[in-house]
Amino acid sequence: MPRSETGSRDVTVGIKEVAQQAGVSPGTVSNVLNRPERVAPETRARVQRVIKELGFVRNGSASSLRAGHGRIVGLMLLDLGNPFFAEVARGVEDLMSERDYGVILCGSASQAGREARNMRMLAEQQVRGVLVTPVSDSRGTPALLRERGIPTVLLDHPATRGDQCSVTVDDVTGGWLAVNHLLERGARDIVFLGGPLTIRQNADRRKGALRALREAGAGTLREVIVDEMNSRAGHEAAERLLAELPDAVFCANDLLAMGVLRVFLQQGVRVPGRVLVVGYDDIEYAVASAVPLTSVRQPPYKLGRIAAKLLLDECDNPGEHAHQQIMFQPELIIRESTSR
Amino acid sequence: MPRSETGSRDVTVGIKEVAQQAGVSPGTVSNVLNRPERVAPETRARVQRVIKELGFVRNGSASSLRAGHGRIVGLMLLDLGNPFFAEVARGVEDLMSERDYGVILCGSASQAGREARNMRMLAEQQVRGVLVTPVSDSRGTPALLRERGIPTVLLDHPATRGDQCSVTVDDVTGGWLAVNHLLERGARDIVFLGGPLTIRQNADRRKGALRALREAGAGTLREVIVDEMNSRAGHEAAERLLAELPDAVFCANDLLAMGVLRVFLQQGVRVPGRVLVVGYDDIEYAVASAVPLTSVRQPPYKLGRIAAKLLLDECDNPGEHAHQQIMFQPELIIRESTSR
DNA sequence: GAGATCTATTGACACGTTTCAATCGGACCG
DNA sequence: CGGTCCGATTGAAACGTGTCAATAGATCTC
Repeated sequence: MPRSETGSRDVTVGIKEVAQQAGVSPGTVSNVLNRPERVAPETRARVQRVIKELGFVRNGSASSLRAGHGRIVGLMLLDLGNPFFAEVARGVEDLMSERDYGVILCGSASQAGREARNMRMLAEQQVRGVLVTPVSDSRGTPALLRERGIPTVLLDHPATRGDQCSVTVDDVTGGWLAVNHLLERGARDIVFLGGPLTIRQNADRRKGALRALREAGAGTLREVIVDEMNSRAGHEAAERLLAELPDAVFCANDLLAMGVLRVFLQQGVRVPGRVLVVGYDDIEYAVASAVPLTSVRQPPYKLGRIAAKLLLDECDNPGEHAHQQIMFQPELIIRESTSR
Repeated sequence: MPRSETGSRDVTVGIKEVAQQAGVSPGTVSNVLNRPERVAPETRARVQRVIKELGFVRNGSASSLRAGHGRIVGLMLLDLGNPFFAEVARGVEDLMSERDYGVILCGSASQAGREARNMRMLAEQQVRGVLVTPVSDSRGTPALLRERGIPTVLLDHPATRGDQCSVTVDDVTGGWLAVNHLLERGARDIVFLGGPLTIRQNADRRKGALRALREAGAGTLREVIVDEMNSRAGHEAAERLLAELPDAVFCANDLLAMGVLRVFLQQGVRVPGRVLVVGYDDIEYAVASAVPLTSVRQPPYKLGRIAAKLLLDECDNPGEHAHQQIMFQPELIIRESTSR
């Protein structure tokens, strides 16, 4: 076993050892770590050198116990398996990493129970703030944290009142874009395939779809609601659709669409020849799928990154921080699955 | 604003308030939380009722300061954007959530610098243990944590010495399966497209490929090494390949393969007619791609879940825990991209 | 040159929990 | 009935850091 160059560095080296070695008081070491500008340059340099020599690592538990919060934020998403949310997570993680924050990642799997459990866990961890895509409503579990004074930013969910930040994409418009496009392509019997309408994203996309139909004064919307929003669910739903094929299917996300696509192609249902298919999210794989998928594009990485920025702004300037509700506009990416 | 049923519950309710309200000492409350079996059933029930009434949430910072560690583990992966690792993360997260642990997720983006920074952050957070897919070598940064007595399990990377657990998939065999299959299909001029060989997964898959060639006594391996392992990199590599098309391309992951596939199809290079393509990981989208992709399947969710289990076992029974090196065997999934 | 002002540093206390030796009360044994 | 043992509970110390009022030293002002 290699011996450390500093001799027998034992179990823990704390702020006190550093202070002693550098010939200053513990308070000064703490200042070097937290408010370096208040320490004379030479002292600062000396302390930092000792820190490096001794391999000192600050005890985050003690720090956040005393300070009331640490350099950790919580990130709670609906579904870690969905590339859309994976990209959101990447955006958050990148920014937090730059600012030297850690991220506790939780998946709620769209279940209120898991959401509540994880929120409680985050509260226990004294996280500095939380980014959350709520399962149903921002007045539910997320409110629990806000009561405790933990800043919260809603991700992909609008803030109903102006007392918190949110970053969203306009899902009503997204639904409208998709169905309007299908109508233009001549589809009339349209299926909306989505998850539970208690999840806002689904409800809004459906609302946009209905609006498009109303404005056009044509077409009908059949609704197929599934429990989960992965390709397996799309698979199963598509099998039920085979009995009575629609002109088009508008899927509330790309995973569903890819499941649908697969069944249709296997069963010899031509896409786009017989049925048009539109997805949502425009995940990286939509373009590469068997029939390149028309999809409503959202900017997930940017979503995560901006939400993270808002959260840290609220944490760092609690006084002057002005809550913002940011809404991006989605974009329809037209590919082969809806070509004439 | 709704008033709490317990009156004006202020900022923080600590273990002391609970103790007072329940007519016991703080020590007993702590025992209810940590060793309930040592507390008389009636006392326990009373304390738990008060905890619920007061909405008490344990302060994890104080807890882990005193106890030396908290209920958090670190998870460090190469690339959060890769569905393979996303599935690994899901496996870890699910198990940890069941055992009431939190997970701090970090991505190293295959950069040693980011790995080191994040490892330091995890050490600061006093994590209970760490699951890590090291960028290059387990003797690098991960060793830093082990010196501090933090249990570490290697994910998708074998433990060289028997002093820690690891969970891996046999990548040499995986490479062999892929290339052997290509040889059987008649390919001779084969390209290996992968990331830096300093990353073990790439090195092993290449080694397996070479072994297959040697055993067959036929065929040659051209190597194309790219910096990142996403579909963009595959895209760029494929464009360079157009100048001198091989018989087959063995890609070190599916993202690369999908990038390659896209360029080939756009440029009119028939797959599998002119070039065979094999991927690696068998991500969910491989089956749905334009030409369904032959790929080497790994069990990512199981990988994550088992690694998590091993880590907690080491944490909970530090004495009797026996380090294990678990290796799964990969499986070749044959699809259209290599059909005759 | 004496007081005022300012900067750099100090030192002790507090954060909320866990832990452990000490204590208490009751049951059991001879 | 006295002594012993055992389980349940207690109370205070300690974990390592951040904070802040106090201090020391240096510079400036009149």
